[in-house]
Amino acid sequence: MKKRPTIMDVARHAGVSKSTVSLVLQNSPLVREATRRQVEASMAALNYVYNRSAANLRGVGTGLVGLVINDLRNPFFTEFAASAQMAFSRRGFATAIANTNEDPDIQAQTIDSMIEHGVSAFLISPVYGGETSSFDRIERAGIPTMQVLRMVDERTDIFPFASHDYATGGKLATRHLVELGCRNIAFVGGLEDRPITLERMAGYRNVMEAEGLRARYFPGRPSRAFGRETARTLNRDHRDIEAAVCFSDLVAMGMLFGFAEIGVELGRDFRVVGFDDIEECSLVFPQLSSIRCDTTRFGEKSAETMLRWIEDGVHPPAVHRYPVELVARHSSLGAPRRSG
Amino acid sequence: MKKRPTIMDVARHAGVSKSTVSLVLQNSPLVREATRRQVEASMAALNYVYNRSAANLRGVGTGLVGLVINDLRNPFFTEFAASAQMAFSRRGFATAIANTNEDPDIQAQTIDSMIEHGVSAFLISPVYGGETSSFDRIERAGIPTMQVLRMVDERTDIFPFASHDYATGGKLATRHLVELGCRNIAFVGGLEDRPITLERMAGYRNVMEAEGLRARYFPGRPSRAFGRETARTLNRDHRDIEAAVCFSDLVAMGMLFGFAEIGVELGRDFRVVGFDDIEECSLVFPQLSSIRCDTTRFGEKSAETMLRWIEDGVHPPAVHRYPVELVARHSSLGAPRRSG
DNA sequence: CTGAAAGCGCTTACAG
DNA sequence: CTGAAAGCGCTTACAG
Repeated sequence: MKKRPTIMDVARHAGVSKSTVSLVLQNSPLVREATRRQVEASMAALNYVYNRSAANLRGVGTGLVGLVINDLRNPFFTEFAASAQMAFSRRGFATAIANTNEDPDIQAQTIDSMIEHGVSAFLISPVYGGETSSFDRIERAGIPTMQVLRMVDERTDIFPFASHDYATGGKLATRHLVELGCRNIAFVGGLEDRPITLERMAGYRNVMEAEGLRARYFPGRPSRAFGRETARTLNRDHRDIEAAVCFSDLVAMGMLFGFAEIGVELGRDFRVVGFDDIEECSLVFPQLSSIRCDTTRFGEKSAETMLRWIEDGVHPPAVHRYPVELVARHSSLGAPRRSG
Repeated sequence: MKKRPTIMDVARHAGVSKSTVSLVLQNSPLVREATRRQVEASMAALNYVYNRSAANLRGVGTGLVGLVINDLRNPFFTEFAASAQMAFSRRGFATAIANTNEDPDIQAQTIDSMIEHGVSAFLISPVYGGETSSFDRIERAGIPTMQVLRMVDERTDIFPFASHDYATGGKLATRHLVELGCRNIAFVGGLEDRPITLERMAGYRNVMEAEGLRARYFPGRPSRAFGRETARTLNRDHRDIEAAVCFSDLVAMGMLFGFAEIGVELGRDFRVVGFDDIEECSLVFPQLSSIRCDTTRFGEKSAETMLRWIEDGVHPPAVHRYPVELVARHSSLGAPRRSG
């Protein structure tokens, strides 16, 4: 394998100095159009590949943003990552997505590695439970960084935080069930004491309290498996409960199938509202009511906010919450009668 | 923001030469233990951050592998990417995941960018329909690269291909349905003439032909929406069809819910076998029979194969197919009676 | 084990 | 517009 050509090779081939080649690379207006074309032809002829490491060494930004995600297997986060990346890509920024798999050590390792690789910015949906030493290192490296969806470092002046307005979401879901006549409403799923759980549950608690109703919380992992298990538990031990606000759609999906297995039909025998409104909600039967957190838009907006920060120096607000809305479907309203 | 410290700063602080610091960085055995500890203490004290761009410029590998994925929103590919990344991470390799979103232009841009960033290797699940010029550029850059799950460049001697044994999967699914007494079996989903569709359908066609049965193909996008639509079509226009082998679990899920909406119960009124065996299969009702392609294992094995290539020079076989198996569940066998 | 020196491929003033 | 020169932070022989 022969060495990759350098700007010197291109310069020789094009009959110009290497400064000129560099200028062409920077899209500088100083270069005459004919010269530029000549240089570009030479680059093509020699299969020239720009060496970013060299440029980087001279202090040029890498144009690489690190997207650090706590659980890429969860469709909610996948959607966030995918839409943020598309937005960056449209603006010519490359994105490196990394999954930390809820492991603080992997997150620390990932962040360190990205710092070494010289990322220009970070967008992080962090894991809970790690120390914030990674954030300290980011701060010292002076890399613009936003926390999204989860806040683990309190210094939002340095690491601005953006998320959805989960408290309002919990309120909308609960009020909806109350308006449908439910009195015994549970909140199902979400690990105890996690900020997200507290936020999503806050709206639920407020409405229940205001209505003089008893709040009942079934904590658990935000998984399909837990939802399924809880459907059985409720059916066996808590027959009085008639509806549930779920921590997430995954939990609600689990309940949907858990109930289906024992012949309980959602929307008729039990009402459920999920949270996140992932695509699947309108593709299951019965269709799942949910709190829409427009994650596609959230991903795009987060990327744009980040770009304004690193390109135009516009520092994002310390905390920003995107609005949510209730999407009522069959799992709470009741399904249309079957036609088959 | 003051400049980041360099090895010179560390050397001064530790009272050694910069060569020594570099040696410590390389974990060289040439450095005395006491010296090493001294240097490490200085690095900690100064918040030294290794500059990979500088090292890279000197010809050291980046230890970065590019994972280029055609559709990260599809749980099947997400699982592949996540498990491959974990495997690389365990061996100290950083991974940059990128989603090309089935867009040839984005794929080309992504690959070029990763080449510039100096990735040490590529693992690519490519998009269909782009030219292979990106692969040409990879070849010229001399970067070890594997195609996984989809083969778009025929030069498997240069770009080894690994996937699952889909043909056998199609065979197992079809034979299973035949053994359950089905005669009119359709193949649902998969875009026409795509290699994957052809492979998955090949086993189906073989069995149907051997049994003297008529093969019937309903092509379409591998999505839940298409599955749901097809359930309706079959119920309306093809009452004689009694079972389906689906191109993917997403299609099968769509059929499951489409049928549920019109009161057709899977496993009783109609039998379905999906493909991929994503986690959801055992969490829906009725549980979905599927062809298990152990994607977690596939991701890990692919990463390991790649590592053996770049670290030990072991070139992977041109084509490798991992075995699949049938997992029979309620959607083909019939559900147990409801207990509720 | 350690120090001095060259060089990786690029960018950036600075003269012309 | 273009050329010559310095330097980014590291690694790598090469002497000591």
